[in-house]
Amino acid sequence: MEKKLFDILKERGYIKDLTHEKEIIDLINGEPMTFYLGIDPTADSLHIGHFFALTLFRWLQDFGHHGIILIGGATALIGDPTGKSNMRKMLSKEEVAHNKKEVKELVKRFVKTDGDNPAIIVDNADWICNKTYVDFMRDIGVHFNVNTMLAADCYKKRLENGGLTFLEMGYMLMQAFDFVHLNKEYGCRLQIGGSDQWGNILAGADLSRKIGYSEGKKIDPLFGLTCPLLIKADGEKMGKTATGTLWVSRDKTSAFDFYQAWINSFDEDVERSLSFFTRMEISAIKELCKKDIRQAKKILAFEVTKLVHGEEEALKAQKTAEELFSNKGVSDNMPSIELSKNILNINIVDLLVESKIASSKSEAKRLIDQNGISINQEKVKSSDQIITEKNLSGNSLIIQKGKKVFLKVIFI
RNA sequence: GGGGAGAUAGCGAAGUGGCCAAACGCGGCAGACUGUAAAUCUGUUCCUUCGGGUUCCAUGGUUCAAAUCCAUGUCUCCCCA
Repeated sequence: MEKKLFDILKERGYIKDLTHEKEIIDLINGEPMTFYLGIDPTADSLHIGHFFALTLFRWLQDFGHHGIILIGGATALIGDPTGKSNMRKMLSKEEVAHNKKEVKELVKRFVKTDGDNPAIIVDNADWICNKTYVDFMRDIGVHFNVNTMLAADCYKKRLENGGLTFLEMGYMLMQAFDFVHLNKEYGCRLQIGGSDQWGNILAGADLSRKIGYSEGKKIDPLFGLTCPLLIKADGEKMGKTATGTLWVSRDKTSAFDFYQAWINSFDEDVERSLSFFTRMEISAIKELCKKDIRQAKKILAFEVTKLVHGEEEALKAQKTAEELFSNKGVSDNMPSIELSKNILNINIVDLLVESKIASSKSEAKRLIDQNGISINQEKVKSSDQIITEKNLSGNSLIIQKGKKVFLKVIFI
């Protein structure tokens, strides 16, 4: 007999908290229902946390449930204070509009938006922005008790760190209203999200119940489900590469960097990552990790890169990585930069700065002093070295910084 | 509105006239060891034409000399209303 969806999700570690355990299990295992996931377009790309939530979305979708992706065009203008120690910078309307577009495109890559059972993409600006302040306060605000809100765990950090503006307090009301709205319009019963969204999700479920009560109607309760936050074995949030944030976007993080980030996972994290980001059987994952952790990392890196950047790019990244690390430190597809031929006869220190390997000359010298720089596999011994045509093979040379950063400099 | 405390490097935090480019911890980077992992140990962490230059919220001032003293401003926190 086939496994029930809920058991699969549970087994793979997707479930952190549930508002109503029994009902949700029945809902998820039962007939197709409608659920939603909210994403605030606060940046013009998705980070790994969004990506993770989207994989859960996809599971539900693949089992026949109808998904709604809510792009928080309105909520992004406010900013979610949850878990933040400081108020974040307010985004301009133009920024949000731009981000919305980008995020929408990305989302389409990971969830089905056409064919059978396509996901619907909506924007909460459509129903929040045209509501007047007084109406919003009278309809929604009346149901929120500030005392309760302040006691909530998700605001604690902010309160300890000096307080919360009225603007941000409104955030929770808006998200709660979203849930109620989607319930009314689409019959949406379940909201999914990261565990940091627990408070906001609960607020939505509560709001629905309170509105129903005040209108004297009996309303089916709304449910919430959260997945755990992606935390690495050292307790840090997942999502860093050698060069910055691990963005799930082709132009912001290259396929190679993306692949490398997964290869460099902690051993302890590989099993969980595989269960989240691939569809391998749990038993197979366990066995693989036990038997050959490095092979497991390779599979992980390849599969996830394939998902985000496509198979071709993933293959390239894998090949590049193997060539770079396993033997020669050279590869056709390695990260590269083009510089003018005219700068040849350049001092090594300047070259490092020009190629952005080092951010200042001081840093470049430091790296050389510490034996951290190689040119074409040879350690650079002196910061006086001059790079001339003789150092090139063809029209390029390869700089290595530390163990993991490779850059091919092409002179044109 | 009244009273109090404070603003120092990516972060936390010392320093209250010269010995301060600024202790210490975290984080980052590099080296050794490894498996492109972790742990551990070592070095390093403003810029530089290597002469020096520019820093301790901002602007002025005092002084031979200011992160440190004074004035004004900006911001933050705490207590009271």
